[in-house]
Amino acid sequence: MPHDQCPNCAAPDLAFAAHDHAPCAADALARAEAILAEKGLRLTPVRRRTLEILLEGHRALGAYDLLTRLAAEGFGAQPPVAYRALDFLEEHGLAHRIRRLNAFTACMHMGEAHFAAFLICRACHAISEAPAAPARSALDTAANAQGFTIETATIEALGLCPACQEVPA
Amino acid sequence: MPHDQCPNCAAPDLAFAAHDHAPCAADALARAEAILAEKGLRLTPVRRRTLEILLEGHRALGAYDLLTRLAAEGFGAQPPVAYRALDFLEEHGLAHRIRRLNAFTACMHMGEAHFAAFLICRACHAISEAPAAPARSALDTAANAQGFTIETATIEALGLCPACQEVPA
DNA sequence: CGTCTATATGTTATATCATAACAATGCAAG
DNA sequence: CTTGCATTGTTATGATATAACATATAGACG
Repeated sequence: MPHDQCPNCAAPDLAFAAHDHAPCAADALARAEAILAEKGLRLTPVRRRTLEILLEGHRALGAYDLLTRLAAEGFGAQPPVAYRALDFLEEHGLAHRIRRLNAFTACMHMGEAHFAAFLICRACHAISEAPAAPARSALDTAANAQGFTIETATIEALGLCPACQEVPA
Repeated sequence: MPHDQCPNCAAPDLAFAAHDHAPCAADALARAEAILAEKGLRLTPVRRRTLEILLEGHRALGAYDLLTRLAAEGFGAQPPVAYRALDFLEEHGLAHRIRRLNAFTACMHMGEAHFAAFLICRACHAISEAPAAPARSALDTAANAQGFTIETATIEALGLCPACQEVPA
């Protein structure tokens, strides 16, 4: 299964595991550049910086938090600046919207065809992408039973990551 | 499987099928009354009216749309009036929040333990609840592989209902 | 029957998230 | 070099949601 390997870190999905994050982020950025180059699309300064900021951690960032960062660095200070960069990244598979949080997170499987499910830790707010193909096909089955055709699905789970389970409230 | 039967309509889940909706809504309301009575909770006028409005159709309604309706009928005209009623209904399993739409819909399986997935038709905006237990257990498996414990999951699919598939754009 | 208490309703005010519409800039093909 | 289109920026507004506090009412209980 392609999802056993994290393409960025050459290890299993490890948002929840301690890991050397610098190469994790750097590789994702390089991968993004390659993907966009191939499609003839431009990773402009705002877009690149947006992606870098999202890649700072395995968490989700709200559009206005991002905007604050961008504005502080000399980019435009109005909401569309942030939303446009985020929409662009999402549209090309470099970032995902986390609907539960009204926020965005960098994609950890750029360039792979994947149905992602998101695991959101309610304690430390870390987010991991989990392989959702099995869940998705179960969902397709349920939808077919009603004659419904799924075009896109949102699968998000809230709970506790391994580290936070060990530290009870 | 409990989900083969729609408890309200005594038929398979039929949000997408033509059906006599009056008893569908009336039964759901009666069921809600029973559930709340058993828990010693009150279906006050705003709450009851909110549920009735949600039950008018198999679709989702935004909090402000609901608020407009409530205000026109003499209830309070401020957002908390709508949000409180909706939160109450959701908390007790009588309604669901559809995150994709920032809106709410009446629960079609009140009182049953169920993991619901929502099928949202992007053309006619009808919403159906589908049995999500298989998808949920696939998701649990994926989460376990990362040591993550799921507490609540959101599963929503966007696509075309049977009727709208037959009428191409 | 009163009165106390918890629940519920209502209000004002504000926070948070998102997009429409238009102006200005800049890159890139011809 | 200029025309066209993508990109960035702005102003303005719309849409969703909650905090904090005031008032009212149902039910429990003496």
